[in-house]
Amino acid sequence: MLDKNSLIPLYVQLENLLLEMIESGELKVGDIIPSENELSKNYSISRMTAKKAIDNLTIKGFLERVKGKGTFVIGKEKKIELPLNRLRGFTQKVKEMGLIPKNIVPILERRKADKKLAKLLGIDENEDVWYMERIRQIDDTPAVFEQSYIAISLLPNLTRKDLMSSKFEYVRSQGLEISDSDREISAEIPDDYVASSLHLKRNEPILLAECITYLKGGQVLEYSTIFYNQKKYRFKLYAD
Amino acid sequence: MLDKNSLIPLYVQLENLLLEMIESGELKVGDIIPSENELSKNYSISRMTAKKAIDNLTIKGFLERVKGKGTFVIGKEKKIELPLNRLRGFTQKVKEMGLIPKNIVPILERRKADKKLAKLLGIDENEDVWYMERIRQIDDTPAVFEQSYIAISLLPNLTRKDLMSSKFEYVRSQGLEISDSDREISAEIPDDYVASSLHLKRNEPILLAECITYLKGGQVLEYSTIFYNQKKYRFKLYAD
DNA sequence: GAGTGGTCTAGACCACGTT
DNA sequence: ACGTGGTCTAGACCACTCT
Repeated sequence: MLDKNSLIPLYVQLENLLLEMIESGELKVGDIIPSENELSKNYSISRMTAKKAIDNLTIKGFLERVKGKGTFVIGKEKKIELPLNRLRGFTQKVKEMGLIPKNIVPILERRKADKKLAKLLGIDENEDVWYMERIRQIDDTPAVFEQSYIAISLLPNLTRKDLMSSKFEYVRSQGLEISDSDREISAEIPDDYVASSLHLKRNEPILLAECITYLKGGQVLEYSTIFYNQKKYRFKLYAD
Repeated sequence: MLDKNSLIPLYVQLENLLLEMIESGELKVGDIIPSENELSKNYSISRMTAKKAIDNLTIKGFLERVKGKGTFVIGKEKKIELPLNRLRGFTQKVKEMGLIPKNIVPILERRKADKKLAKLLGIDENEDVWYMERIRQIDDTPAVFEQSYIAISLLPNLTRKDLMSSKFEYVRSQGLEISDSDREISAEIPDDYVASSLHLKRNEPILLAECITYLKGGQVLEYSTIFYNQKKYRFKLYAD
């Protein structure tokens, strides 16, 4: 039961109580949990307080809410492993697993580089750049969402079609060779646009990489922000 | 102004409005934003609705709430860069920057390996293992929180003092050589214990690495979960 | 139509920090 | 004493799903 005189907020007490039920196996993966109305009645708290507890466990990845149906315990088994520190081989690795990769390119457009972007790409301010967005899907489930800038002078003939197959191969076909990439990794709550691109709900944490990718010789090819859908995939890394 | 008949919830409208103020420079880093009471009066919404908008922008890293004082716009400049895919050199890198590293070891205790842990470490179930927690601080600000398991048979004489200096060096002094580490990286909302260990508030997203560290020769040395405080530090990676 | 979660209101009391 | 954010209540209306 909950202690109304405790220093610990009621919604935190309820969170912990539900967590215990999950860890003890009383609530199993796939189970529906008591509704907000049931919880508020059973524990003599208001519905808003019960809702706050459930909301918190939802953003922590233990529960999933489905409108009109209820709230369910979800598992943390994400089947497919993808590398975080490899530039190539995404498509190939997916195919090896017998799955179908697909790239969607919602946007490919010309923009002018602002000061910050020009500095990152090693070009002049107001120089033309490509801005592109790409969603990498596996069996129609979005895995990765990329937003990327590349100097137009480097790839003057880029088309959406080139991005729908292998960007790596296209760059090579233009006589350039991708070398490596510096990345900053962080955990973020994405904005609504990114969240919907990856079919995620509001307030779900997500992996973000900000990348500078270099050509052989050290020239900057592209600046990109990459969002990873960890709801369905595991992202692996090798350290030494 | 807000549109009460819109399909977009009022708190989302207010979120976007506050974000525009931040991006336009109307609200600058360090500024206090209008209080919940002011917002609810100015936009003719209830205080709970204003609060929800502010709460969401807080977990997204744009605002910081201070009890008794108000809500402030925070910057995203995190000064110190730390590597995500390097096993050694943390202490040295910090010292190079003229900062003082310190390791706190709240827990070092014997436990029995359960089935899952035994399999990960390549030992028998119920064999003795060390369980240790370590907080790596830089100038008294927690940067990394580690929870780790090591078979006692590998390091029978381990003490808290050994962990307060360099774990890497201690392992070497025992005639073992650390080789590399497989890591799974994810974005999580930490539980209250981890959050308070890193001096973070509830519901702030955090980087998590689950690691298997190997000795030269391929034997498993340790299984660890490492939490990174991205509030104060940037975590970098190199991809090729 | 009944139940669910999503949003919203208009109050209330509290702990905290500033004045 | 006052204003702040933190919690909590007891209602309300809505859109959605299932039957």
